[in-house]
Amino acid sequence: MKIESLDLPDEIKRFYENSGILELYPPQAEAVEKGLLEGKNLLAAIPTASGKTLLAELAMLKSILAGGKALYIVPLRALASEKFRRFQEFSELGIRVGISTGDYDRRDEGLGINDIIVATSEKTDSLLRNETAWMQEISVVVADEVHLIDSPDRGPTLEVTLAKLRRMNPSCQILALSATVGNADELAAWLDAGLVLSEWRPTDLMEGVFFNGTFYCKDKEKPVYKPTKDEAINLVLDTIKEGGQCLVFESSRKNCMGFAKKAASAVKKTLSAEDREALAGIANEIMENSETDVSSVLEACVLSGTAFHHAGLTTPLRELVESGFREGRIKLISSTPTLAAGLNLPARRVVIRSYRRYSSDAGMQPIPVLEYKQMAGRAGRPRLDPYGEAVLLAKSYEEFVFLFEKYIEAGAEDIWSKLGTENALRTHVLSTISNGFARTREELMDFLEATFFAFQYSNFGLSVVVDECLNFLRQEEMLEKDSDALVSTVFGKLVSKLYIDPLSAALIAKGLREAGTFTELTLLHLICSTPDMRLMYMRSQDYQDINDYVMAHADEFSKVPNPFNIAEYEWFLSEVKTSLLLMDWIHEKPENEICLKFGIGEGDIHATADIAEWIMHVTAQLARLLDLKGAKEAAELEKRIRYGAAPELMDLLDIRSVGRVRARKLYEAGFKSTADLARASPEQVATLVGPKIAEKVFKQIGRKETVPESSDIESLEKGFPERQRTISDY
DNA sequence: ACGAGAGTACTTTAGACAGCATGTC
DNA sequence: CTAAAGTACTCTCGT
Repeated sequence: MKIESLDLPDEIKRFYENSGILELYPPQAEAVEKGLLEGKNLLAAIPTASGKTLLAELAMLKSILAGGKALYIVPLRALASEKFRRFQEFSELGIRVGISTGDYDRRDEGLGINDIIVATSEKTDSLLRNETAWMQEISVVVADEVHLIDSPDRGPTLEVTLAKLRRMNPSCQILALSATVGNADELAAWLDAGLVLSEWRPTDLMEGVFFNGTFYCKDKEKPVYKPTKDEAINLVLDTIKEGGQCLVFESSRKNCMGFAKKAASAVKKTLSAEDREALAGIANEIMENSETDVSSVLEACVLSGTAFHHAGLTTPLRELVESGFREGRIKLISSTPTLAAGLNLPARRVVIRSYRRYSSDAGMQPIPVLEYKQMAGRAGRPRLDPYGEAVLLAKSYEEFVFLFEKYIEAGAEDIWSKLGTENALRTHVLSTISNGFARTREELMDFLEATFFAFQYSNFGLSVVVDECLNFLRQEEMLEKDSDALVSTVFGKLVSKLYIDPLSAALIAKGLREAGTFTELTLLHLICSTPDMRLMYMRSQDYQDINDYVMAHADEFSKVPNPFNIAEYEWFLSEVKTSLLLMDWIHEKPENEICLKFGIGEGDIHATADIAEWIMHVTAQLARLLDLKGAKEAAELEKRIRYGAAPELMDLLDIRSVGRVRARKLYEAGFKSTADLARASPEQVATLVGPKIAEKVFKQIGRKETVPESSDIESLEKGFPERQRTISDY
């Protein structure tokens, strides 16, 4: 099917023809035949890189030029910015694109002027909770990676959000994009969608198992070049020899770094002079971005043409690795599953060195077929590689047979809704009521009828859990107690709006109510005891230290559990360990020191601080609303966590381009406040932070604006009742 | 006396969304 | 129902 023959305005056809796209891929053509351009709902369950994005674009553009608005929902921030950048190319068609994620965001109402909005599923949920007006104008919703409905922690949000969008806007077209799953037909039926099911790929994929020096595929086998005694390294060298690049998946960070190091010397020998020069440039940038032990290891690897990639790396470092690979300079990336689900980063050959992954309740388990397919699907760069190869490694004949049967010949698992637990449902019950989507239990059940859970299990299964949620929310005073109707309290509305788990909010309120005096530690531990926080693992060497610390600071914790209750005490120690990480951070311990002490990467510090900052913000807001002690302390800690700095630097940190390090330098030199700086000589300041920064500093302290107090509570009290919509409005 | 190699005990184990208001070194 | 791989350390044996 030709682009020219599609029912689209000429300008769109010309846009694609100019970029060299003249003809649709077979699955794309099938989607068009099934009503993609006529506003029909569709589920496309097709492999990565077989043109899902184009499908979405055609549907969105068609609808927008007819006066509509498109929402593109993704699971990852990184994916949101990738799509955002791509869709910005439509600006020549006069189409405006916006992005909304937790970290990168424009004002929500202002977002509404855009024709396409890219958002994460949680952000979409949050926009719905805040009753963002433009959401009613949406005419197409694209749900990318919709198989994530199966995920226990994030799937429920996705399905509830889709159900709400459809309820609010029944005429809206849904285009769901999914990896191949066992029950795609069931998912399609839930969405009232046509199904496009295909295994077609633009580049051939040879999947197979490597055993005894030979790569066995379904219908062929080939021997592999054998210069070293490590089979995985041989597979890498074999690929490089044929002019390709290699992606190796590992199941732990340690192994992932280990393999990149191990392969380095052999890969280095294959590099051209030109490669070496480019790699030296990348290595340089790495060192400019980070000065930890891990980044030095990465630098050494990159100089040899290898790299590793995992969530312990900061975003800039990850991006350097990704772009070095895309440019063909880095020949091998050894990665944890970070790269499997995320960005589009294809390679000639993918080697899955470890198909098992640890889970705390069942030990090492084979990964699901769906995850294997995501990794294998990275093999083969369209237009650059003649074919792609996905290789599993077997150590014995039994394993060889097992791998072949499980991953190559069998299909992917079915996906199952995970909405049916109190933990998953609690927050969505509250937000549904708080928004006016449901005013009675009947309306609530009626709404939940539209979820994938109800579709799969019938919503009878939800009834008991819903009552548990309602009881909890009433008991915690997030819902009015003595009303048969479902009415959220001001507290409940704030909890819903701040996007925190109601259980976290209840724990925070209780902690603030019961605490006598607050130290930094009290508040940090309070937020770490919340289910929204992500905790550090305890290593065997940690027990002694953390335990001693608990003994020394026992009076600063709201409650220390009995050490004989092993499970509970163990959990408590993890909370304390995480609190101590945050303590070091807000006391300006250097990043590398924190990494070594806690056995984590720089990326983990920032991720932990990011969540902590959010929950501390929530704590301050809740304390203010409920008139509890600690509001001021929490607000100060929120800011300290944002910058990772001690309290005496707070004034200096209001200056832009002054962070924890520069502020400390200025402070130690005697400039303890903006007022001190106003009296300082420019030369003095320039020697401390450099002339450019000094200039910026002086520009600002002349006209320093104070930030107005946040207005969450006021807007709730004033603005909400009359703005509140009910289900009958839709 | 020293070192290679086998055997053993111990340790560790992926990823990542959200609020708010704008720029770290 | 319920793990495995890497590593650090120890022991043994041969030179």
